[in-house]
Amino acid sequence: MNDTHPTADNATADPGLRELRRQLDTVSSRDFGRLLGRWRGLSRRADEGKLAALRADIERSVARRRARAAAKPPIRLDESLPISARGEDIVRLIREHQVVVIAGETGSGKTTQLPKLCLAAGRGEAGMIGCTQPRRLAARSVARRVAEELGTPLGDLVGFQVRFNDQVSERSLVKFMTDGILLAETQGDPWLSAYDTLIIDEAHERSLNIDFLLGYLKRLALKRPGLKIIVTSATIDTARFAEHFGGAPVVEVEGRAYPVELRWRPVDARPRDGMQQGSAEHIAAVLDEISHDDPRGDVLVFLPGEREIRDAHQLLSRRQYRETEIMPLYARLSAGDQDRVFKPGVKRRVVLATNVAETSLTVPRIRYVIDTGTARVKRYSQRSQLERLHVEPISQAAADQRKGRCGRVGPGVCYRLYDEADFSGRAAFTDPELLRSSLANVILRMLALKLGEVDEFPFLEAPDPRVVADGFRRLTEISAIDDARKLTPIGHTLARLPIDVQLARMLVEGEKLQAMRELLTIVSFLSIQDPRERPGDARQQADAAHAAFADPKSDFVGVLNLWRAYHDAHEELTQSKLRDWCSRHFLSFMRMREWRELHRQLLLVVQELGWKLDVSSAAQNEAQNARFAPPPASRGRLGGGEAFCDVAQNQKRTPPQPSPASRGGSESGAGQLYESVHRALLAGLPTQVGRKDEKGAYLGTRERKFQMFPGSALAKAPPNWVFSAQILDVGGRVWGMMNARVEPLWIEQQAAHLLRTSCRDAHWSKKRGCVVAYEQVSLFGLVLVEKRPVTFQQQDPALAHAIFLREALVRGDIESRADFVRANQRVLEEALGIEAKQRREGLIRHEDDLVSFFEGKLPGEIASSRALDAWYRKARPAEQAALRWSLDDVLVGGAALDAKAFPAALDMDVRVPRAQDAQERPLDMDV
DNA sequence: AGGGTTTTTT
Repeated sequence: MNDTHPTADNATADPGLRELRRQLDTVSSRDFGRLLGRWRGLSRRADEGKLAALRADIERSVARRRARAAAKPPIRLDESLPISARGEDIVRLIREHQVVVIAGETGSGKTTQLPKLCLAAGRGEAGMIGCTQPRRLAARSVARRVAEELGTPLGDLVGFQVRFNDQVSERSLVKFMTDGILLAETQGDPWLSAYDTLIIDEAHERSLNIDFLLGYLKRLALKRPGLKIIVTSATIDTARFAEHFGGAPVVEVEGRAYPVELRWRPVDARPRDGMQQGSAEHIAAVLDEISHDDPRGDVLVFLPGEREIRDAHQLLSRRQYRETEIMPLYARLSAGDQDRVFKPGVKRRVVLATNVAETSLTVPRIRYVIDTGTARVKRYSQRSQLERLHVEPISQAAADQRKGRCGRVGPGVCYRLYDEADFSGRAAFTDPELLRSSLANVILRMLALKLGEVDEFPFLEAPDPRVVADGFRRLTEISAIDDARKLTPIGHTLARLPIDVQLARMLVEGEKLQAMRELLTIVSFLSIQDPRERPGDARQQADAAHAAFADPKSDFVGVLNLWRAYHDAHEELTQSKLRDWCSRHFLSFMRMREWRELHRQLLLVVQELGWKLDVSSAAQNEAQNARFAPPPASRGRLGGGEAFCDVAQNQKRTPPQPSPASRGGSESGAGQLYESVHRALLAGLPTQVGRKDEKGAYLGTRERKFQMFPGSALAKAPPNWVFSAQILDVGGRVWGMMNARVEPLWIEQQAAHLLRTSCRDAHWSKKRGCVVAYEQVSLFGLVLVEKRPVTFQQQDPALAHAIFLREALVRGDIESRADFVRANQRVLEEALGIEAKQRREGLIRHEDDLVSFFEGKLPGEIASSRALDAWYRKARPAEQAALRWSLDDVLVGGAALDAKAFPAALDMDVRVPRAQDAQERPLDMDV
């Protein structure tokens, strides 16, 4: 059975063609689409030669599929696992339905046995059985186990693929992978044609990847009737998955867990003054109770984070429980310390853990769970456009998952440090990640895959339209999409880079600014988990070790320093020496390797894109040797004075680009490189900037306030202007985590498309010979430039001309070669003399009248001395003469000879726009 | 003056 496209059954009269169409249903899924296309073409227009070729290709594909079927090993289920009892039902349901939901707790055996049941149901022949896992470690270890059970070497009939590691062969019937890999494959093969069956495991975790995949698969299922989909989940919320796929059957398989007794232990049940619910004291009190009943059973305590773990660790250690080890467990813990948890000794153990122990890691031998009922949860706040990391009460589902962690070796007891009413008031399920995240990445991927309107995509739960709009806005901010919300060339490039869009955007800019090498290093660092370790008993040593690489101006330069040192160590040292090197510098060996591998992966993509690392190999050598110089204190316009020459360029709203000076070599080369690197960073996160206020806090865009994170190398001497790669609200305090000193000019240049500019105080400048104004430039409320002189001509030519007439020509405040200007002033002086002699005020005409004298006598675009001179030189004598004042022109009637000639005109209020108007009315120019 | 949950990607 294979995919049959709805429009494919236009029956042809030709029996040969019809027979060939039937055969198409028995080809390999990978070839089906292409072969069907060729068949369609031939059924429209016959061609004997092509028909023969198609027949041959179809036969080859059918043969490949037969070979796969023949290679199937005998299938034996592990009868000790609960799922095996339901094997026949499951096989039948897979045969009869396109989508099946399997609900089973840990220990049910679903992950390892389901692929085998699929094989038994005839799957894996047309294409592979693809099994996804949320974590790389799980994908690999489950693959190993299933390969073993099927008696095949790993990578042969059973393979796996995770990032950096691909062990799948042509012969593979079953492929384990992370859900991220499957999602990534949609880009190269939208039909996912390598598979005839997909198993999405642990769907209840509802990660971004899983939610996106489930939406994608819902649509794909309609287009590929031959594709089978199995969704597995813990026994929670299975109805939602079944409903999502139009009423798929649900099979419930019991787990193999032991019963767990629940005991509620809120603070008020054990009155003690000042004891906070879930605090270290509270935990200690419950641990006392456990120890009293059973001093031997291992205990797993769930806490929200490292700090709480540290506090509890201190308090519990002081209490000196008999024959007991207290040990922390969290993701940032060094590999060695984590390993200790998995090798229990003779002593009783109390493991203080974060959420890692909820899903990612399984702590062995646990008999008791103490659940504080809280966790730190990351949420993207669309309103403040900020990531928040706050302690929140966990959902009922998460609490039950924690409870289950003590029922694996025998009956367990779970102590909840809250009461039942609290529990029943909680959310049933943890919010899916999709509803807690910025959607820029999801939307970019949807655009790249041409999935149509975001609000029509069949998500299990649709995201808030405001968050969708925010995602689009973020993509606009980095120029990934245009006004029509279509991908720009930049956007297409971002979609090809397997990292966060904003980080990918930095790479794109790094290429443009010729700082690819540095950006690859920084961006890959920002994509991995921080490799720096800070063990509780050696925090100062660790800080000192890390400080060796730090740069006082930029944490990113610090990253480059670290990379260089690590790179050298990697070249010179053996594997085990490198391990030593890492631990000496308090660096996680694994994560450093991850960094290197991601760097290499990005390097390959970048080479595919045809990007060059450097301008030339010469520049490359110099750049490598160049030390990073601090940004120059003042450059160009920032220095004032000669700055003015840049102004004209600024009018076009394209701030000056950096000089094309080579990046390497000289001192200025290093400064140039610093600038290029940080401007590239700004391009990815153009709004993550701030200016220091009097109190040392930073004022950022959108009225956002943040503080320099104390762990940043810049914390000792915070610069005036800062770029921060991550601004995080941690329990109400907002920190800029990784920072660098930048120039406001760089921000202006990289955020040119987001700026708001207003012009004020337009006036004539004799010195510069043109009309100027003061420009204020701001980025979402953050003023980047307070008061910068700019030529006013382009802003408002008519107003500039009017100001020119009044302030330059009428007042004579201009240096010009045009002789009429000085002549006019002499006339004016003469008139003033007459006024003085007659001792009468108001003999001289109102300035407005003098201005209107000039109106229409010279071209309206003239607003500078240069323009005036150029025109005047070529003007006809009559035109020149018309600009000269006589006493009549300057004096009120009666004072001059022919009073009758213009009586009334004198009193008329001829108004022209006046300079003050410009002062009163700033010109808003949205860009 | 002062410190962070977890996972994943062509």
